Amino acid sequence: MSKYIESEVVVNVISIHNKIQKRIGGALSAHGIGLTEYLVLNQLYNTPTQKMRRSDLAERIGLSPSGVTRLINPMEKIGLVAKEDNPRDARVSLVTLSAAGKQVYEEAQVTFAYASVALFEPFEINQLSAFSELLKVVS
Amino acid sequence: MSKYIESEVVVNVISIHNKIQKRIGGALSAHGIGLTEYLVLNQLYNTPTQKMRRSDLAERIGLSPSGVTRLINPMEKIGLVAKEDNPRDARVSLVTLSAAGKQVYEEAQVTFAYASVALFEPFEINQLSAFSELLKVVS
DNA sequence: GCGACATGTTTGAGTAAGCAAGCATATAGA
DNA sequence: TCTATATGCTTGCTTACTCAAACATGTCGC
Repeated sequence: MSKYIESEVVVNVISIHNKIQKRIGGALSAHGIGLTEYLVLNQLYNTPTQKMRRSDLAERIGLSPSGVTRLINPMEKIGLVAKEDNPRDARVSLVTLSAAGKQVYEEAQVTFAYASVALFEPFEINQLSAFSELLKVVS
Repeated sequence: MSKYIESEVVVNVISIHNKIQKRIGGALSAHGIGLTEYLVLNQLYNTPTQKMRRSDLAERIGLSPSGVTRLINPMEKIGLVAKEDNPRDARVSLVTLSAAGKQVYEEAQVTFAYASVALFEPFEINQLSAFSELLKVVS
C-alpha cells in the first residue's frame, strides 16, 4: 500500500480514532457528556488540586484556548465545573471540578473503561502496555 | 492514572490523533488539500479501478455520506476527482480519480510520509510494524 | 511609575462535519 | 403491474471546533 510503515501507522491511527469517537463518544452520551468533555473531567480529576488554568487545559486536551472557552461554558452552567479567579493574576481563570462533576466523572469512567476494553478486546495486556508506552512517547 | 490499560491507550490514541491532525494536516496544506481529502485520494489511488461509490468511500474513510458529498463537491470543482454514473444503477454516483488528482496525490504522498516519519521518529521499524498490525486488527 | 511588549481569555466569523428529512431509483411481493 | 420497502445521495439545520482580533492584565527596562 504505502512505501513507509509510518504512513500506514498514521492512516491506521486515524481510522481507530474514528471508531473511538463513535463508540466511546456514543457510550458517554448516556452520562450527558461528550468525549471532549470527558477529557476535561479526566484532566481535572487527575490533577492534585483538581483545578487548572484554561490554557493549560487547552494544551492538555489538544484544543485551542477558544475551544476551551466554548466547551467549558455549558459545563459550568450545568454545574460540572466552576470558575475561580487566581488572586495572584487576574488574567487567568481557573477551572475547578465540582462535586457533581466528580461524580459524573467517576460514573463515566466506568463506561469509558468498558467501551475501551471492548474496542481492544482482541489484545493481550502486554501488547497493550507496549503500545501505550509507544504512544506516550510520541505524545 | 487509570485502572484499565485500555482506557489509557484510548486517551493516548486521541492525543496522538491531535498531533496528526495538526502536523500532517498542516504539511498537506502545501498541496492545497486537508487530511480528509488526502484520505479520499489515498482510497481512490489504491483501488484497482480508481473509482468508488460515495457510500463505500464514506465507509472507508469513516465519514457520513453527507460528509462525503460536502467534501467531494469542492474536490470535483478543482478537478481532483470526477463524478461518473453507474449505468446499472442510477442511484449511485461513482467518484473517480482524475489525472490531476493522481498527480496531487503522488506529490502529497511524499509529504505525508515525511511528516509521518517525523512523528514516529523515535521508533524502530519492528516496533512500528507490530503497532501497525495491532491497529489494523482493531480497525 | 510609564511605555512597550507579553500573556490569558473571550468574541466574531468561518469551516468541517453530523443527523434527520427529502428525493430518486431499485427490488420484491401480491 | 402496482404498491411497499429498501438503498443511495443530497439538503437544511445544528454542533464543535479553528483562527484572528480584541481586550484585560501583568512585567520589564528605563
